[in-house]
Amino acid sequence: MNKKLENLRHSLAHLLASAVLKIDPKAKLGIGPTTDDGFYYDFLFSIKIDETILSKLEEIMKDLIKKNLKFVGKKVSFQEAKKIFKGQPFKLELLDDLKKYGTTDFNEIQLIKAKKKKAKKISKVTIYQTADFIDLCRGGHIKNTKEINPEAFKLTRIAGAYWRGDEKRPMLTRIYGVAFETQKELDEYLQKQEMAEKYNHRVLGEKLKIFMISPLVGKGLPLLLPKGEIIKNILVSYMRKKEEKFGYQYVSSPHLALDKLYEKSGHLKFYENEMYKVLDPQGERFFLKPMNCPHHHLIYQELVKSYKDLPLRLAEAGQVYRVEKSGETYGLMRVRGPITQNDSHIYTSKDNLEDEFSRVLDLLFEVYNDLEVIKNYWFRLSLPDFSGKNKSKYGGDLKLWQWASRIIKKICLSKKINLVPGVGEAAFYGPKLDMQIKNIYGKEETVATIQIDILVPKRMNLVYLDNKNKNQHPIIIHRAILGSYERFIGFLLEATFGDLPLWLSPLQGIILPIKKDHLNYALKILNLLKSYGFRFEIWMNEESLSKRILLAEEQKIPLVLICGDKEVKNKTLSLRIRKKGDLGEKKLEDIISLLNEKGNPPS
RNA sequence: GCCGGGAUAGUUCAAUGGUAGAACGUCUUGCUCGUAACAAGAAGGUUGGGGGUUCGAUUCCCCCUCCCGGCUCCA
Repeated sequence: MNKKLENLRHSLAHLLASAVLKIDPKAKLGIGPTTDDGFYYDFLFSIKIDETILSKLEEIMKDLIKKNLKFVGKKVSFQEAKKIFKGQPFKLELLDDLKKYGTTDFNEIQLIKAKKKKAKKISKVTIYQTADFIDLCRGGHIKNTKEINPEAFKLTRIAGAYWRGDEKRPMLTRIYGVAFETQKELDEYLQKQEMAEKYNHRVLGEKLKIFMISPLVGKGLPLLLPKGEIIKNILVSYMRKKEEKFGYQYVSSPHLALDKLYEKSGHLKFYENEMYKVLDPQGERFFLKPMNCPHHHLIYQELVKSYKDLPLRLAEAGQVYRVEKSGETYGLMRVRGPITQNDSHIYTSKDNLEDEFSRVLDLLFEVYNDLEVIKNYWFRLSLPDFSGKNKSKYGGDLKLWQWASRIIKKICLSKKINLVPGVGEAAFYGPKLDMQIKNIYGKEETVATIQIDILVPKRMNLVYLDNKNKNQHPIIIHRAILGSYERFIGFLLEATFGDLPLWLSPLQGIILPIKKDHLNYALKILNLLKSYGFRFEIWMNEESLSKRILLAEEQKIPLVLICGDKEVKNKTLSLRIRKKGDLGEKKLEDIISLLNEKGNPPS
């Protein structure tokens, strides 16, 4: 975001707060930062509000803008500031933090508390005034409201948000707005949102009969319909073939395991409340497996004795279950289970880690190259935050962490991969490289992950004998190239607006006999195509040809093969390709060669 | 879980303090069709569930369930 736009959005946040105080003078103000597409401001209202307040606030903000108000910054002492913000408890809390720590940033404050960082001494704070409204603010504003185009912003929604993101603190009401420099940009943004409403994977999933969710099964527990299962199956076997080519061995592990396993692996300590318990009538306590790692580690112990057995690359389309709060499930993206992971654990010596990590990236690029439709991804280097509120999460010694992070950085440098750092995003056992994309709403999601584990081998006592007959712990790479298959279907649907590539289409095409007389010919074609393994159906119902074509369009079916008198006589088919339209009569061989080229999974 | 908004036919949506209507879909019948909607007819609703106010509630109020947008979390 450029500075000008940032200043514009930040200034709008001030105007929003100012407008809120005009409607509810007793409202308490939280903070009002900018976002990727606009801004928000958190309030504790003294009156009951609903969505109708948005248009009222917009009107007031527009009036303020038209008054050509100046944004005036000023430095004041803490004493003065406290007087100004009397009656605004959240602002006073921020002032206290500024005085004590020189910052309001939660993570930084934790650092200072842990004495990892020195507090900045500041004697004065900046405040910004616009007409009669004053806000505590480090700055970054336009000079005058006349720089704002009143038609290029919009208040979009009301939501709850905890003060400072802490669920133990009061919940404030957050008002979101979007803002741009021009009205055209705003219109484009709103249009994009409309598209997202229409083409998000839940809507497409229902329309194209990919999956369903039943309240009787439960929230976050989607059922794949026949078409969804076909897509999943294609992806699973495609990945298996690729992975076997890269030297992986597939295994299979049960959905339950005894509590002892997770005690030993260390997961129980951190994630007990995020695992489903299963109680055996005989008194044993199981958990539905929330990850495949410990199971694979046991297989390692069975198979590996010496350095000569390394690397061991175990893979599994393992199905896991994770506790999600009821309000947090989302279509196929965020589920309780089954999450069918494209999971693998690579056990390697320290010396070979770089090599193995690099091979995982080769596989990743090969796969996403084949997939074509998932573009615009970037990589995040997820590092620990040894000073933040979760610092106790990260185990092992610092030097190993640094060593592992260095290896990721080095490989990425050699492969010309740009890294965006993500401090505090690491796993408890090591740093990771995450591949990120934006979903259709523009929200960031992790689609693939490659993680280095420097901790669990020691904890689970995984060993091998090196060439000096000495016991060593291996390093583990945990990796998921497609993440979870179910979620990946969601990403695919959104990335393609439902028009999946031919090889991933559950129904690749339909055959339309014009009259009943042509059904026999259609059946012959169908059997032929099926013998090649392609997925076709005959649609011979009472509907007119145009109607059947319309239905095929609605279902986003890639190929339509039409046969009437002409085609039967010439032993041809009329081909219609989605988005290309009628291509006229084609020889059967041409259609089969088209399918051979694009209708099979890339190998 | 928390904050806000919702729930009307299978679907998308309309209407109303006096007991509900359209389109598409479904079914039946007729039509044998050449590249994005063949015609006619019929069925289909305890207006999410429960309670309250009222002569009367689908409409107003309360509780519950579920859905949506956020917050939080995501090994």
